[in-house]
Amino acid sequence: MRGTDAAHGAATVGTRVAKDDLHEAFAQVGKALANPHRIELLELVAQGERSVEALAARADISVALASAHLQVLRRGGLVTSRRVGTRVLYVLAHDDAYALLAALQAVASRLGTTEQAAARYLGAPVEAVGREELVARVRAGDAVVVDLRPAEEFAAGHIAGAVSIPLSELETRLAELPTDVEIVAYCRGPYCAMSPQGVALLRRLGRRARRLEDGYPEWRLAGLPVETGGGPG
Amino acid sequence: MRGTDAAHGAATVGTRVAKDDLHEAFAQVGKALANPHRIELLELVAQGERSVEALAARADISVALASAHLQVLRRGGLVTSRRVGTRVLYVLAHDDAYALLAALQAVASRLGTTEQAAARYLGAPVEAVGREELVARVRAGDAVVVDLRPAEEFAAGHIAGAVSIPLSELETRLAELPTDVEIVAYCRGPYCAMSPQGVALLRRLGRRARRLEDGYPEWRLAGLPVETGGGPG
DNA sequence: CTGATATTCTATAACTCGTTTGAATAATCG
DNA sequence: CGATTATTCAAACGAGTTATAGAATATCAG
Repeated sequence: MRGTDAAHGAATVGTRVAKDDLHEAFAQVGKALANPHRIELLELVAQGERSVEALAARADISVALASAHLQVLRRGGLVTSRRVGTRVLYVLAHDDAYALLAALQAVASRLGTTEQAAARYLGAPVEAVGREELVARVRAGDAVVVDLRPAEEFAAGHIAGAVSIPLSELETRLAELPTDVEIVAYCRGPYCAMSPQGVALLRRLGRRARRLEDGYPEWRLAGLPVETGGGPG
Repeated sequence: MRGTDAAHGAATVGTRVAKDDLHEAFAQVGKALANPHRIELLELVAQGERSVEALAARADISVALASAHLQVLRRGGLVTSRRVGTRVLYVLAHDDAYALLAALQAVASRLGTTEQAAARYLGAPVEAVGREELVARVRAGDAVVVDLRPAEEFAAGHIAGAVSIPLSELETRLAELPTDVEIVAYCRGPYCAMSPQGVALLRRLGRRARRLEDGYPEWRLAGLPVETGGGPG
């Protein structure tokens, strides 16, 4: 039984019908999410506006390939770009795009394959601090917030009051952190390995440390105070 | 600059690193959303549990093709299946899967191509009734709710108190609807054409009619009262 | 205008996806 | 058990995607 759905209006045989165009349009956005490099690039642009070259370096792919993938994301309405002098900067197009990524990760997290990959990448689960709790504890002078992301991402925007110590410098710059309060570390999001790794390192070095649930994009989307500053690299 | 992100642990040259596996896992779910038939099938299983044959007929594709696409959706964790006698029934795996579809549609709706396709498929925008408003008006005896979806979808689950009149039978069964209260029509969701078409038809026939915002899945997810009954076809 | 830098485009090759067809498998009914 | 029905699998083809290298374009500094 094919091509007989009278209620939807006639003309089905071989014809491209409006309903198909609509599903095609939705699938077009789905296609933007159908490649691992694009997922990674999407997470990176969610940290702030960055050039193609900077994104390619972070995702460890060639500039040409990053450019191609970013254009697919742009066609899917997930990112926008603007030219500034000689470089083209990409950002997340709007908050719905991050909500979509989060929904994707929520569904994926139920799959065994994701769970295994996450466990292997993130290491043993570390106890997390909630956002509201963190606000209260910082206000009480009871905790200090550390941003473990690369310096350019901190510069593009970070949790108000946080101090920037990229994960790679954490051990050498340990002295900058107070010893009398708990350290709360955050990074890019729930599937970023920096904060679990940073917390593990801090504990090995004898400090009290926990990670923030989620990361910077979620904090910003929750409407909590952020500081945003210097231009992108 | 490639393969030099020291903070993420070494061993990058040619090796498949854990981070890639994680992004690959997310992209796997994205791939499930990257085909128009799969989007349509996802919307259909969101109406209730249905057999492969029934879904293939609704989506106007062959049974073999529907089976293949449903298995991609299952691998992506979006639907589940169970065998009942000679047939295999598919349903939405969990509410997060519908939330993902909704997030996808929200992003897509910002694209010009989607907007055009939606306008062409749904026709001129029709004023909608909110869910809470509808609950109040039905309680006050001020409105009657009509489910325009095919009878099997109504049977699988519907808004409590709604009457089933499939769009194709609306004109001939007009007498079943009261003339003294407003008619509120609903169907599968915000991108389903049945309720706008049904409302337009009712108005042409001299009735007071509006459509419900969204459709049955959204109503159910909002925790509002539903009735669920007979087995799937 | 020229040269340098950043990004995009083009061509190409390997690979994956979508679809159709017909065969294989599973469960039911006589 | 054999026939029937529903679903899945397998092969095969065309179409689309990914990745690479190198050419083309755009902007800026001189």
